[in-house]
Amino acid sequence: MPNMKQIAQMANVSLGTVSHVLNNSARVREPLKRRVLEAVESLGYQPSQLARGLRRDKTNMVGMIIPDLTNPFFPAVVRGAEDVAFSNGYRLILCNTDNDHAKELAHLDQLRTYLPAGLIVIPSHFSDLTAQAESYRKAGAAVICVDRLPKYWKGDSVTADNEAGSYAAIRHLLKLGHRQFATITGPQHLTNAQERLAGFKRAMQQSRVHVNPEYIQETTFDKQGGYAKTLLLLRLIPRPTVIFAGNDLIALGALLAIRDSGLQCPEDISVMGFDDLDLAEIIHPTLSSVSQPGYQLGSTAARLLLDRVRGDTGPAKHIVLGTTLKIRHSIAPPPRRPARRARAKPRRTS
Amino acid sequence: MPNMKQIAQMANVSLGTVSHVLNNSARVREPLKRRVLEAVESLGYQPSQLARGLRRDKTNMVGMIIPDLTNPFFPAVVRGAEDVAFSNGYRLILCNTDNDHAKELAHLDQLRTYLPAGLIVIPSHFSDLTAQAESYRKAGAAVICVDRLPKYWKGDSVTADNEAGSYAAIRHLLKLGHRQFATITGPQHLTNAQERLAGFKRAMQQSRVHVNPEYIQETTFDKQGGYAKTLLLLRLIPRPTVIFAGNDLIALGALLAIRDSGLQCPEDISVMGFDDLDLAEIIHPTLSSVSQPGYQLGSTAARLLLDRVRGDTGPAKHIVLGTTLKIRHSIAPPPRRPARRARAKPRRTS
DNA sequence: CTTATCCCGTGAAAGCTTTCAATTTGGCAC
DNA sequence: GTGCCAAATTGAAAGCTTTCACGGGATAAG
Repeated sequence: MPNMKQIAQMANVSLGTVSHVLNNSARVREPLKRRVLEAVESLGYQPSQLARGLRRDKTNMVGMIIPDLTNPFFPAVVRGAEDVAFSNGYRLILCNTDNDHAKELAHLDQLRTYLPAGLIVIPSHFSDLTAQAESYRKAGAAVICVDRLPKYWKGDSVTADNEAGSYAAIRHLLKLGHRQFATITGPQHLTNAQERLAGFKRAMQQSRVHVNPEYIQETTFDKQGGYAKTLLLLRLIPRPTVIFAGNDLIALGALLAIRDSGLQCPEDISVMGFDDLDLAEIIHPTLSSVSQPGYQLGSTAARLLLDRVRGDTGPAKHIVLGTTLKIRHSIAPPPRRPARRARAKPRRTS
Repeated sequence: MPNMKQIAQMANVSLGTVSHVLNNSARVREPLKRRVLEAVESLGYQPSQLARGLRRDKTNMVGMIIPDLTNPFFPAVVRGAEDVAFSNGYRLILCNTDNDHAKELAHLDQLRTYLPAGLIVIPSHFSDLTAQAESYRKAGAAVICVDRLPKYWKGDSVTADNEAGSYAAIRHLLKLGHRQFATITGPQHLTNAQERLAGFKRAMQQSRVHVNPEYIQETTFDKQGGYAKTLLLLRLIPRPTVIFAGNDLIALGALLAIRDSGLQCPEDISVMGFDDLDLAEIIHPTLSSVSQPGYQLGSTAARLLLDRVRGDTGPAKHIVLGTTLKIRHSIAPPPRRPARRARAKPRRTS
């Protein structure tokens, strides 16, 4: 691979001049500039990102730390970030934490030695990035949190308006006539799960609908959790006429549990999800859900990061993106009369 | 951030010794070694990956080039690669090509300046990596192709046994009594789509079942393609009793088209997919599919790459991973009597 | 014509590590 | 005590770029 020295020789200029031409870091007279550019062209020269990074104390790499790529919500976020990064000459280093705080720390620790321009992080469970983020910031690297925030997080963030999304969803259900609400929330140490529950509660209070604590269940953000908690909720008397799930995976589990209990969705009970994953349109019945802009979450975070890299040193920004309510077949008005009973012994989901 | 010089001073040894201790590149007597390690510990020193890469002419980064992360098959592959890479101290740089050959070339071109240890590539449409791969190999970087291969690809590869997977699936359908077969293949310039069709044809020939050309349709690997081609196939006389889809997204489109045509799957017509995505268990009816080990595809590729990096210079390896047939509710024996007609005017899918 | 100014361009240092040749150390045999 | 060999350690160069201080030439002002 050709290097700057060869370009300099070929163009008959000094190393410094080549650098200046390439980076526009100083005025260079036209003829010299042309000679340099021609040499670059003819040798197919590309500057070594390593040497440049070493010298500048900063590369054009961005660390992207997420819980688990195979969780269907995250690929869109990563994709959004990658698109913006790439079109600005930056590259993404992808790291999965499996929601394991220790693994997250390991990534954070090791990524530093690559001198990334910044980090885009979807925090793990019980994440505490404050100290690490501070050290990155000192090194001139931006840290942006996405989707959910660590406790006490004061830095830049890009999230969806979870509270408002929930609120809108519940309002819609109220309008349909529902009064017996249940919700299965995600882990309450995650801010997005908290906010979704907060929106639910606000709508309830505003409408003066009382919800007993046992109608509010907490679980992990997955199908299994949704399935188990739904079985539990279906046994309550009076049975809820609608289940608001903390995300679509929980909703999926709820649908399976409802089916396995011999009940019908939406005739006997409605289900509302959150995220609007692809699966929402695929399952039967199609799932109503609060649509969250995954791709924009990622692309916005990348843009914010680039702003920081380019020198924006303003106070921490908290960008909140809107959600949309997608109404599909999993919701209907509540059943008129005391509905049929669930089968006593649900068979297990496959 | 501390550097080697500071370690050397603190431990009262030379730079070279520190390096030797850290890399085990020469015998160092115990007391010195201990002093170095202590200094490293107390200062929290981590070697600069940039400087190391610059000097060694090779980093521990691996470029991972895929068509599109939001296609549900790919995240598992990436995850497999990342896990193996990470646990060996390597990091993944993720690049999406959108199946655009030009974008692929751009990535290939630019990634080189990071001196990656190697590349794991799921080639784009009409990819031709030969020249680029050669140049990477010259620079000591391995290039592994995954899932599908560019034309004339002679280098390392990790693929699923698409041919055998198809063959097994068709054999199963034959045993159920099907004789009127149709298939909707992926783009025939992609080797995986070719192989799946080849397995289909081999099973047909072996059983002396003739398939008219109009029962073999080609389309893109997505829902829309599957939907459109299925509508077409459903109008043929005699109507096929089973559709073998080139992948699960095509199968999904097929199921929608069947439903929209007023037919029942599997009573009127069976559907078999390929990939065994999550959606196969979610949709109604649950989709029978040839299960392909996405995660293993990625992890195996990463392992092969690491072998190469560590000096394995043997001839090109072609690793082929087995598939499993997953039987679910979308297939049944063919209907006994001339089945009911499809509705003339299917309504559009949502 | 001289001096001050400004614009361009240059050369060298710095950034951090690895590696190779060279030097020092230690041990052993005589 | 001397000599020699192997082993351990060192110092410096190299890898490629950016950046900074400086010098040369031209232009404008006096």
